[in-house]
Amino acid sequence: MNTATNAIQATDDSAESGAQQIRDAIRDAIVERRLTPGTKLSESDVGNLFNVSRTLARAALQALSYEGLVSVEKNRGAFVAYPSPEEARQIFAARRLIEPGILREAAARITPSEIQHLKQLLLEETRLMGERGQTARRAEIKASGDFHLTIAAISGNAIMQRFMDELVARSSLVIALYGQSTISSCGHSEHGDIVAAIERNDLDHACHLMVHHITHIEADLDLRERKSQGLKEAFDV
Amino acid sequence: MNTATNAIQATDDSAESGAQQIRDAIRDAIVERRLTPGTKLSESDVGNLFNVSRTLARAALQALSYEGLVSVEKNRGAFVAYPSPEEARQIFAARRLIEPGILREAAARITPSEIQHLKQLLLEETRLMGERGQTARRAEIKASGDFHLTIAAISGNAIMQRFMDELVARSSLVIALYGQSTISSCGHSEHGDIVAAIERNDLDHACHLMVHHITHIEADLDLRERKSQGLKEAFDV
DNA sequence: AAGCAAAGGATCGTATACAATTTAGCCGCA
DNA sequence: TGCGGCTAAATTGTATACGATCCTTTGCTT
Repeated sequence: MNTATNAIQATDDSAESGAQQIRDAIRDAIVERRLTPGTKLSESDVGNLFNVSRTLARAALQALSYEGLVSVEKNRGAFVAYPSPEEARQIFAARRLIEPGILREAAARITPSEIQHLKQLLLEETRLMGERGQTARRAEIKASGDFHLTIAAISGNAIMQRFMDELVARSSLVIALYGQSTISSCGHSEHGDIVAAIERNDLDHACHLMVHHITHIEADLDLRERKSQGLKEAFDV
Repeated sequence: MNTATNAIQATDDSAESGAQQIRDAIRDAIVERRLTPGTKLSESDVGNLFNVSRTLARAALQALSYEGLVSVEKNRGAFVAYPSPEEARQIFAARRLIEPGILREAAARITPSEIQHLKQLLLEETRLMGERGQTARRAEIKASGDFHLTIAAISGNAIMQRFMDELVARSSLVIALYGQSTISSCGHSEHGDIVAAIERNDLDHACHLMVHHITHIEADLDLRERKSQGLKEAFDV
């Protein structure tokens, strides 16, 4: 029983059924970086942790592998995904590709109350940035992603929303691995600028800001190949 | 044991392992429209058909549900997905959103041999269009989708490629349900035009053509709500 | 001491078994 | 005849069991 298993156990009781519940709990743990890339998720451990059989644990891990959050290696087990630099680049390329389009659709059908909702999110982000401690950090990470997901939700396209779910979650993983500045919300104010542009109905500018925002996040990464997470290299000093 | 089970059994032996193989066989059957929307896929039947246990059959169906090709209803079973008109619209909206971007990336890094490959696909499409019979129709359907998937592959972004996999497969389902003209490749020549534009390095025009191509496919659909596949409406004449 | 081989343990892959839920058929009754 | 409830069959949800594979470690040999 490794120490990582203690990091899960999020919202235990809910209305969801079986494997889905476990999947969500583990995903939250990954997105909030309580589970770090490379961590082994053995089927037995996961099952014991949630008091279910290996069958359900396996189903949950399988589901997460479809989203690219865990990688299952045949006959070896499941691990929290460890995206390569190349994968990281593709994730952000994908986001630059689709987020402007989503933003356009969202802006075209946004309602005043939804704009209010977005502003609420911004306030929440700002508040969390002021606080200290791990809990606040995790909430901040999640809030930062929620901004993009909310826009996707407003766009009204469930399929694109699902794609964004995956991309945002995987981005969190990438930032955990390759991020340099202490916090992901380096460009937090950019979120506010985007909302402002939407409100002014300046779509072209909003899209422009969005692309730059994504590029800024990627620019904060140190996408150099890290071989075997500090083995001998750690002692070569 | 319903008649639909006879429609599956594609490539039986391959190097893939377990559930994945079954998943691919069923997906092919759905994409080639040997399995029609709404068909029930009971776990036992699928298991028997492929001579595996319900465990693997279930895993395959679960996987297909993540791709939106089958819908599993709790305690009721799995069915070939029956996309609503709204879903259909979202699928094509998504394609209009992402395919131009993919096309741009693909055109930027395409090699002469890849252009040759695309032309090969066009020839194959044309040949199949000339042939008669169900087998040729199915091959044509697949070839038509392969054109879009090949471009996604050339773009070099594995994530976008996976998204396209899903969208193309689900498009086939939508066309099977709502398509009017006998064949999906109504706008076959449009594929050729796109390749020509790529070859001339006229990206803007290529993207323009792509968007119109997708719109044409959607325009061929009759996206009116069909409540419970001809129930009372069928007798209201 | 180094290298290789075999044994052991741990973990995954798949099948089978049992419990829970739904669905369909049947009988009785108004 | 038509409706309501009950029983039984079929199907899914979950757990357990067994076989296969991989990794580690032990012990032997050179």
